[in-house]
Amino acid sequence: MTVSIEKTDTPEIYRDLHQRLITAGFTPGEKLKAEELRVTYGCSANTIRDVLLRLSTVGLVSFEEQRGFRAQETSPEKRHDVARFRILLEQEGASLSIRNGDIMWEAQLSAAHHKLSHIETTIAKNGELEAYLPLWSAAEWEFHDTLISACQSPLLRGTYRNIYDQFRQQMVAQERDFGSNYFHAIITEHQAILDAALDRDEERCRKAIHEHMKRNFI
Amino acid sequence: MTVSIEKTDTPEIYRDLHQRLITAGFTPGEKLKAEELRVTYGCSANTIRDVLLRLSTVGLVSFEEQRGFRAQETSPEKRHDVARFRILLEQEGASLSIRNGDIMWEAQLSAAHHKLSHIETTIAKNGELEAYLPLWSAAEWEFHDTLISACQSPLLRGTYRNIYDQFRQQMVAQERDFGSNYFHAIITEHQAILDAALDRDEERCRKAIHEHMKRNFI
DNA sequence: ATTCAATAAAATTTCAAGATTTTAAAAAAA
DNA sequence: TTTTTTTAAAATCTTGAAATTTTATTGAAT
Repeated sequence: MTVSIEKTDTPEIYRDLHQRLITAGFTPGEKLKAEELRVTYGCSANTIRDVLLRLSTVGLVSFEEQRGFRAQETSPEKRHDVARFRILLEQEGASLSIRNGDIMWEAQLSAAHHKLSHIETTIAKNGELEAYLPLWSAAEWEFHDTLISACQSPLLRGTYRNIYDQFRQQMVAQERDFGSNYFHAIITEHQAILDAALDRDEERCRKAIHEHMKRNFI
Repeated sequence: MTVSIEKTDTPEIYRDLHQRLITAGFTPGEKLKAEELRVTYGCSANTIRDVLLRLSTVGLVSFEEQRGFRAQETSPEKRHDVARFRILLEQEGASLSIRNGDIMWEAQLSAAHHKLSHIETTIAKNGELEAYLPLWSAAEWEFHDTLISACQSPLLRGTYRNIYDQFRQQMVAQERDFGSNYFHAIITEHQAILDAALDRDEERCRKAIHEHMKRNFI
């Protein structure tokens, strides 16, 4: 399923490959051949190499010297690791935000949740997942990122971004339910996180975050 | 101070630049010109680009599209951030290791500490820092890495590795004491971490880790 | 039949030069 | 003098091809 694309430059190639990697656009462990991708994107092999090197630094692509690049492998162990680490970072980020966040943070979090909740309710009702998936993806990210946005640690926030993407990559690979049951469940979970955060209750927020992610432990 | 080096291949160039970056081999924020380094290492500009891209993914080099590479900038804020994040990761890794580690872990940690302690005592006595620095660097890393090695989370351990390196980079840039006072202090601190870990006392270990790093908050 | 070695094919990595973009310097205008 | 525009220099990025390494295939030997 190699779709040919017209003259894209490096940042676009990066974005496109990034997107494909976190939406099951490649089979986990699939070899990413520079020559093949070169044709797809209409650029030189070196440009592809450039992009793949960057994607390997954020963990979406695995790289071995002289053996090229592969879409990151998935495994129960990896999913477990990614889920646990994401919980750790999000709990810590949320705690710090609860301590440091001002009214603006509350407002932004509220707004992000409102958007997310609206989309999730629509999906839960109508079930047209396909159509809403890109919208939902963006909104889900925005909510979680806003939650930790007042932590005052660029490193924590940046690391969380990488782990969140790896989480997505691992989880979409192992397709599960994703029916309307799933969306009903996460609506409640997101609400619990929001409530605890706005109540400035660190412990409850940590628990809510754990609840939200525990289905990914297997 | 550009020293010409004979025909080094990529992994070696990576190691060498990595080493220089975490030992104040470049002024923070200094431009890393591909052409200059190309001459130094006797390779093509593309090989240098390759290496710098990888170093930027681990945070030692900053990279801006079309504007090239720079040795990571330093600032009190960055140091603070890196120190806090390192504490978080090491505390969490140590806690998990205390819970999961077996006898082998205890033995390895003991051994790592023994080596480190021997080197630090020597430096505290003789004061010949220069001669022992590479030895001490390796031993310090081995101790801290072993401490978290039983955490059973490759992601946590890998992230810690990056942050530890960034910590080094930030701290050596801001040269402080490093006299025999300093080494007397950290001997005690490392001992406290070891004791708490072997006693399987998570809380005490967390405190000891915090104590060890708090001088870097400013 | 299975293992090992030799060969061929494919893929990755390196190279050097050309194209593009950014940065610095000089000249012109306000 | 300060700001803006123009020009020149420098650096980055891309390209296509050569060199190296890995992987797959074939044939020989145990």
